[in-house]
Amino acid sequence: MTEYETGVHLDEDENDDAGNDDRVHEWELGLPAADDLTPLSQALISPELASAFSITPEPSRTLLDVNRASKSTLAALRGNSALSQGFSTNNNFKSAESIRDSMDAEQEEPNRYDSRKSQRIESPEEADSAVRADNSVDDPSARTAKRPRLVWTPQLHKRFVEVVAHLGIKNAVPKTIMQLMNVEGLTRENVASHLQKYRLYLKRMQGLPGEDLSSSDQLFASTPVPQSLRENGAGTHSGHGNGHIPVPVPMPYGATPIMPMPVYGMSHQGPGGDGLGYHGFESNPYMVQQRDWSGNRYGQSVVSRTHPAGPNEK
DNA sequence: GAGTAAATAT
DNA sequence: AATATTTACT
Repeated sequence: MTEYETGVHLDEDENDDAGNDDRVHEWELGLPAADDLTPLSQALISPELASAFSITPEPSRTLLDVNRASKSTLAALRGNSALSQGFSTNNNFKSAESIRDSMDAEQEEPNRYDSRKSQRIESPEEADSAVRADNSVDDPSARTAKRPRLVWTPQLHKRFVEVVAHLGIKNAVPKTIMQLMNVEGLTRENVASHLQKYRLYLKRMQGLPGEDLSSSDQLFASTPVPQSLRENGAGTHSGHGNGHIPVPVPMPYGATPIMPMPVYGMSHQGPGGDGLGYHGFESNPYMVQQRDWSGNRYGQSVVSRTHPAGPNEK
């Protein structure tokens, strides 16, 4: 019958659909002029601002990067599972699902930590985009579908530790932790499992503090155990001294703006590859480069699935 | 349902 | 072997 819209036209090599040309053209008219766009070379925020908020600057992208990116995106959209994570460090391409904020991939040396004493008060920095193992494209309908394996990156773990430290070992229970971490896609089970391991680590650590860090958990070693966690037994975490931990605390009023960080990235695809690429992108091309600095509160992650029913939030 | 420990799974 | 998920139990 009639052709229906898929929402996205991948490209028009052979345009036998003459009727679509008009529409494409019409669509193009809606695009911003080149002059209206922020040049790639121009940073979105000033260096002062960046340093003030401990924002690690994005690596500068060249036009080449962009082309590569769009190429990969197109490939992904048409179901070519050819691409996967085997690339270099920076190609995190979000679909409409998590396009609002992009985190930077990091590839740093183990010793990147400041040698300064005192506690490092880090602002809400970017966390990571952990990569799961399967399903390059997840359809929103299948919420019950098994989630790919979560990988706890150092950043994610750090967030975890911060939250646990803030709560105190007493109140640090999976559900609360999950909520405070405010990580999109993170489930209570994920947290529970990790918490279990972490407790084991803590316990084992109190007995033999100075054990060789080689064989033991690299992950846990990456983030120092806050002192507030070392206390045994009960004990409300009495005052943090002056240590202000920049962790989203359930306080009603303004606090450190921390935004939810998505956990899932892209990945390879299973054998039964269905080339189901939906894109669902909106008309406003400007928003893609707009970071969500808005007052996102901690209550819920901004899951932008088709239906606002996130995995968490109860 | 939630928290935890133990058993599986990858 | 390590680490994440699932199951079992409270």
